[in-house]
Amino acid sequence: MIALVDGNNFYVSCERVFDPRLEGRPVGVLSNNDGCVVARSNELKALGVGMGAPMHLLPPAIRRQAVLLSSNYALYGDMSRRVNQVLAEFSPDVEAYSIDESFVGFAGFPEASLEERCRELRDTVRRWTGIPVGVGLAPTRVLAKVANHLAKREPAFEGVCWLQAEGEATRRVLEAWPVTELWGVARRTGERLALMGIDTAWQLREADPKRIRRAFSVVLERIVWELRGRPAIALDDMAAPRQRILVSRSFGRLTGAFHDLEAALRQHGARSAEKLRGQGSLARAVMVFVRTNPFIAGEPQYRNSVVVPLVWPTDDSRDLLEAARRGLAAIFLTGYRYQKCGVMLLDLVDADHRQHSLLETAQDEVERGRSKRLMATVDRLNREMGRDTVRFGLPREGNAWALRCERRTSCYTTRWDELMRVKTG
DNA sequence: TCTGGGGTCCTAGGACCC
DNA sequence: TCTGGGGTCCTAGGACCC
Repeated sequence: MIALVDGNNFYVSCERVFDPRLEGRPVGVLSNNDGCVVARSNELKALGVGMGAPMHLLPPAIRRQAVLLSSNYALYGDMSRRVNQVLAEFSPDVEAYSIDESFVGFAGFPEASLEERCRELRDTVRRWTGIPVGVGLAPTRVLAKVANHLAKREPAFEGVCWLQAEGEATRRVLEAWPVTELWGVARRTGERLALMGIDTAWQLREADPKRIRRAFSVVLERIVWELRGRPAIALDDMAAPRQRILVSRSFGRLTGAFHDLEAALRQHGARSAEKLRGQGSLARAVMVFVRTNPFIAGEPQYRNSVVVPLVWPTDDSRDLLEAARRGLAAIFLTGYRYQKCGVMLLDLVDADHRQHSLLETAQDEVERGRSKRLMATVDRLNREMGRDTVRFGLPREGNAWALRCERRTSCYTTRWDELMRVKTG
């Protein structure tokens, strides 16, 4: 059996832990740049605000009534870590799937007491972290997802729902479950399934797996098996190093200036290099992309990207930034107002298994040792003294690309200075 | 004025090899 | 004159997730 533990309206719940005045009120958390609503309290959902609703399209009445906060990822990340620490008390097998969801494996635990154990887990998370969670228990991940939704939606379950693979109850649930609400089935696949007369989870479960595989893919076939109670989806090891590293941001306001994009890419490049070193990898190529805002009708549109190969695999910020700058120079055009740019590190290899080149000299070896020490120092300073203590190139005043986040709450759990600000302010 | 950011896996098709 | 059959590797793009 496997449980899916999922924080209710996670970002909102994190905010409420530190500001109880938000309890019972419509609360929303916004994406970067305060662009759209990415988390909603039940009260805000009840007002009809959808997931991803653009902030500037919200009716004025709702804006007056609701508390809308900028996102505070330092806080959510730390709360997420705490929740997972509690889960680890209940099973050695905890897989953090996303910032607000974890799978907890209960293989080998006696089934008779599992539901009780899950209730205790839920209460403990609430007591120790302040975060309310829902728990869905089932033989497979796809069914655990369904059970988790039920646990949250139906008050009768009191936050914990156990869904068996067989039985009349399961059949009734799946017959009423639109196929597009399953984990792994979205609109496109849903449209094609509808053409085959498959609209509900139950119909998909009863479909011939081989036929599904032929018509779609092995991915959908696995979902059929999972619906039948046979585990077919393994989770990627979350500890495994990433295969690509992407850092990108929308600008605070549009800009057509090369130096704005250059400065933004320097920041994104430095951040991506930090992530690269954090997982012990080297990159063999850097991809740079730029684009205008596709939502503005009548505005000339442009988007482009370029891959810049690196001569040797590297994790030195200076090499990566130089490659990013060359990439930008190759695709930048004047006459457009840009809205976003980003850097992706590609073709990553393990730093410990670096292939040595025949062309390398002793001097290269010395240079690499120097680079390694410098980067380690940069990372340590930024980690211990705060992000951007050391950076590459000077920031400009009033830069166009700086994020807007005017409604951010304090980093209560990770910064003493901001905790004090609450008490005195 | 204003619409997020960061990932994964799979498949098809081309290039190349014997 | 005859013009196979199988394999690998790589890349771009689609679909999906939170």
